[in-house]
Amino acid sequence: MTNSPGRQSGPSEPSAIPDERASLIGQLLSFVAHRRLEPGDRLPSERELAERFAVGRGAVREALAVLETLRIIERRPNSGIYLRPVEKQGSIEAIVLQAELGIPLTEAEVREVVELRRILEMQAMRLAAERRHVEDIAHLDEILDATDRAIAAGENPADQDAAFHLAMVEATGNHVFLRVVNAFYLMSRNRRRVYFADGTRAPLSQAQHRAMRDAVAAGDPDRAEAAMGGHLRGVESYWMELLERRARGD
Amino acid sequence: MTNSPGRQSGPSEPSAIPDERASLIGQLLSFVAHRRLEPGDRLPSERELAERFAVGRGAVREALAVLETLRIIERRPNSGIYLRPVEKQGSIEAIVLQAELGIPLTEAEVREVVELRRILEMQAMRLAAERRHVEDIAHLDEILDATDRAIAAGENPADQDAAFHLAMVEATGNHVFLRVVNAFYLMSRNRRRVYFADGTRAPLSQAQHRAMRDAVAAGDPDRAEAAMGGHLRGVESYWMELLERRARGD
DNA sequence: CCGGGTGAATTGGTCATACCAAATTGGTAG
DNA sequence: CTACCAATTTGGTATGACCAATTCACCCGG
Repeated sequence: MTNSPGRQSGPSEPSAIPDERASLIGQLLSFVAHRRLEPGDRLPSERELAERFAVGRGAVREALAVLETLRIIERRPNSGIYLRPVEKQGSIEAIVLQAELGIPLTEAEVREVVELRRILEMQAMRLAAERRHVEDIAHLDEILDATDRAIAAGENPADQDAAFHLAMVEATGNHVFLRVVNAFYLMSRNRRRVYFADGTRAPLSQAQHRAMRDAVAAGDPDRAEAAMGGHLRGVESYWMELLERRARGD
Repeated sequence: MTNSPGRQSGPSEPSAIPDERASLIGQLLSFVAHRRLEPGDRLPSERELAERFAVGRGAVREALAVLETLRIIERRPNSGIYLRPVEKQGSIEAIVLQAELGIPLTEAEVREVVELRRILEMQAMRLAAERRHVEDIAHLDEILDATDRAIAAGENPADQDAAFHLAMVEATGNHVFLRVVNAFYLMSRNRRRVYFADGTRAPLSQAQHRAMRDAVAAGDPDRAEAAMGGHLRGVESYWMELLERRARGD
C-alpha cells in the first residue's frame, strides 16, 4: 500500500543544476558544437579528450556512455567515437539533459516542444475525463490545495504547476504517456520558475486548473480538452514573446 | 570486403542486440527486479556490485551513469545508490533500452504504448498533410519504392515500414516530434520484424501506406488521419492477440 | 606507377589500485 | 539521553597497464 511515514525521500527536486560531473558532458556537447562537427564525423580519442578536459579517462568514458544512450554519439570498438544525426535520431532525453545543463533550447526546438506539448496534453485531457477515478480527482485537489498554500505563502508555485499537469496525465492511467510528458516538464523547469516569478500569473493559472479539474471530474472530454487548450494558449504566448525578445537581442 | 569507399555509415541498423557491455545494464536491471527493490531502496555499493558481477568498478560506474540519466537510479555522493520511482519518473528511453536488451514489455506497457502511438501518429498525419513539402513527398515515395523492392526480393520490410512512419512524422517539420516517435519505433523493432515475417502483411501495409501518402500529398488532414487510423487498427489488433496469447501461456 | 600485403601504432574496452572528501556509523564521554 | 568524535563506508576520480581489433603507413613486387 501507500507508505505513510517511513522515509521521506521526497519527490521534491530531482536535479536542477547537477553536480560538477555533468559539466564534462556539457563540455563535450559544446566541443562538438564549437567544432562544427557534423554527423558521421569522428571525435578525438578518449585519451585525447581526457587530456583536453583535464580529467581521467574513466570520467570521459562515463560521459560518453551517457551520450551514447542518448544517441548523440556512437562508439565503435577499436575505431573511434562518431557523431550521430542527433537532430533526427537523438533521444528526447538529450534535450532534457541540455536544459539541465543550462543550455537554452533553440528557437525551432521551443516551437516544436510547444506544439507537441499541446497535442499531448489536449489528448491527455480527453483520456483523463473518460477514465477519471476518484483517487485521481483527489490527487488533483490535493495539488490544487498545495498550490493555494504556496501562492499564499508567496512561494513560487512552479513545481506545483508541473505536478498538476503531470497528475492530469497520470489520470489517463497511461504511465508511458506520463513518462513522455514528464520529459517536457523536466526540460522547461527553469523557465517555468521564471514564468511564475510574475506573481499575477499564478492565480489565473490556478483558476484555469480548477476549471480543468472540474471538467475531468464531470467526465466531459470536450470541455476538459477545451479548458486545457485555453490554458495552454496563455503559456504559449509567453514562449512566443520570449522568442521575439530573444530575436531582438534580449 | 565489398564496400568500396570508406564506411557506409548508413542509417541502417543502429543496434539490435548491443554488445556485451550492455549486458551489465541488463544484469543490474534484473537484479533490482529479482530483489523486488522498491523506490527509495538502496542498492549495494559500487564495489559490491563489481564483485557480484565479476567486473571492474569502472564498468559498473558506466552502467550506473546510464541508469541515472534514464532516471532509474539516483547516485548520492558518499552515501549510496538509490532506486527511483521508475514507473512515474523514468525516462521513455528506459523502455527503449529494455527492448534492446531483449526484455519484453509488460502487458500494461504494451497497451499504453499502443494507445500513445495512435495519438501521436494520428496528429502527425494532420500536421504532415497541412505542411507537406515536395521533398517530404519525394522522400515518402523513395521509401515506398524501396519497400516494393524489399518485398519483391523476399526481404523483411520491417525497417522500411519504420522509415515510412518516421518520414511521415518528419514531414510535420517537428524534429522533437520525430524524436519522440522514434523512441517508439526503436522499442518495438524486434517485434516489427516478427510482424512482417508473415509475408501477407507487407502488401496490405504497403497499400495503406500509399493511401496515407496520397492523402498527405493532397493536403487532406482528415483523410490522412483516417488512413492512419485504419492502418494502426490492424497493427493494434496484432498486439492485442499477442497479449492474449501470452496470457494463455504462449 | 599501382596494388597488395605486412607490421606498427592507434583505439575502445576493461581491470586493478590508490587516494580524496563527505556522509554514515558506532561508540564513548558528558 | 544527548552530544561529540573517530573509524568506516561510499561515491568520485586519477593513473597505469593490458588486450584485441581496427587503422594506418610503409615497403615490396608487379
